[in-house]
Amino acid sequence: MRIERPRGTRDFLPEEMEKRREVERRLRKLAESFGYREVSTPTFEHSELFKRKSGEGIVEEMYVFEDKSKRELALRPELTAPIIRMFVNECSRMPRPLRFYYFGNCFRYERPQKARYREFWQFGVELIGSESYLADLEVILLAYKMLESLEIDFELHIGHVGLLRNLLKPLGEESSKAMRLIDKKDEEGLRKLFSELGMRDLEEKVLRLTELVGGKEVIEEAKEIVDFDFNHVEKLSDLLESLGVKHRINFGIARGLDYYTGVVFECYAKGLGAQKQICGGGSYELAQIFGGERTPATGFAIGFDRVCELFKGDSVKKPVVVIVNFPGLEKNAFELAMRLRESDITAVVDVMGRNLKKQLSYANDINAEYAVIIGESEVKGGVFRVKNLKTGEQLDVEAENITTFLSELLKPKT
RNA sequence: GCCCGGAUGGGGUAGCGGCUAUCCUCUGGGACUGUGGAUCCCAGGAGGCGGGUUCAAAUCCCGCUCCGGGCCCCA
Repeated sequence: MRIERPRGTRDFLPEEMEKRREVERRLRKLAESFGYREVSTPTFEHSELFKRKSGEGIVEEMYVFEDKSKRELALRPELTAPIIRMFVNECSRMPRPLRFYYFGNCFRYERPQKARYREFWQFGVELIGSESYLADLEVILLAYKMLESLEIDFELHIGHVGLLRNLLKPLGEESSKAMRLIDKKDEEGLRKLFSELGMRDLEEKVLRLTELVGGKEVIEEAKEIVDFDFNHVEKLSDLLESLGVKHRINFGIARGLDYYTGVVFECYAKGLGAQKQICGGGSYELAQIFGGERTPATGFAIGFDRVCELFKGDSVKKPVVVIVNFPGLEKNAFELAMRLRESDITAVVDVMGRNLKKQLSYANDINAEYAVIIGESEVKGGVFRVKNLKTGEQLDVEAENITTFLSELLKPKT
């Protein structure tokens, strides 16, 4: 019996890997242009770290295991908690604000389906230390620019969990249950909950509020429903608009995790079926949960795999030069290859002991641009024969000029 | 955890109780001892696993595993 790949995991072949690297490159470039610096945390943590902050939802689907010393560990289901843990443990004295970005794999034991896997990648940022609307602005702007740079067709929705929390205050203990129902858009469940609690008047308000989706006028409507300071959201929305960031106000966004405190946002894309959410984030307070000082932060995570599926651009493939390798002249072939590689040319030498015909055939199969033939006559004459595999043309080039010659030919056309 | 649909060489398939399991592609070699993509020849390679029914199972039945899609949840 062959050993299969575990369920919900994937192998990435070169073609796909090149595309993923291209997406990664673009995201990194943008994060760094905003002054964010990469951080990395362990693949597994004490399961306590995730249990403490995120309620049953995520905990049920965690990969938890015991190590040989009976420590209870978990493969990370997300990256925000580890990063805030790292911040509390070793960065709390660094100058504020801190700008971190990360790219890493996460694990959740869920039923796999389109654009959902048990091992998946998140690319995200955390801006730690500011609770200004400007922090929300920066982070949302960055998320927007990232998705834009991948030429993805998406919609940005911005909400605020504060006003829902305010409204739900009378529910006391039950309010987080209500938040979850709102997040699920479970109207029936909500009605049931409210009638059980005998709060029909509140029910109407909540339902009206969560249905508010649209432009700025939505804020005015919300003001009539709930007593709340909308200044933060208004300033944020205005500034985003003036910077050309198209968005909709959506007070129905509740987000599954209950550590969010203020502005929350999500991005939805077309073409992924049920998994249309490609980015989610907002402002939160986690530091004190992990034993640090109360510190506001805001961040988001992009569903890297989902975004890769939507990315239609091409990765830039490096051209390949094949060095034809003859028996007895292996030294010459490998020497030439080394010279080309030093000049940043990808050079491939036959290692199958094949004849010339087969080597050219292979060169064709791997889509090489050029073949360099150095046989006995070439070595004697100090001239290498360069064959263009696309056109079939051949040229004899002086051995010492070969690197510059090929570099010139392979220069990317701009 | 629930619902639907699947699983035949590396990839794509045909057969749907009975010959040595079909065809395409692929991989390696050769025709062709130094010039690729074409052609021809040779070689390689398969019914997910376990059980049942039957004289006989890839084919029918059951269970499991895995894959795809949906619910839930999320990225």
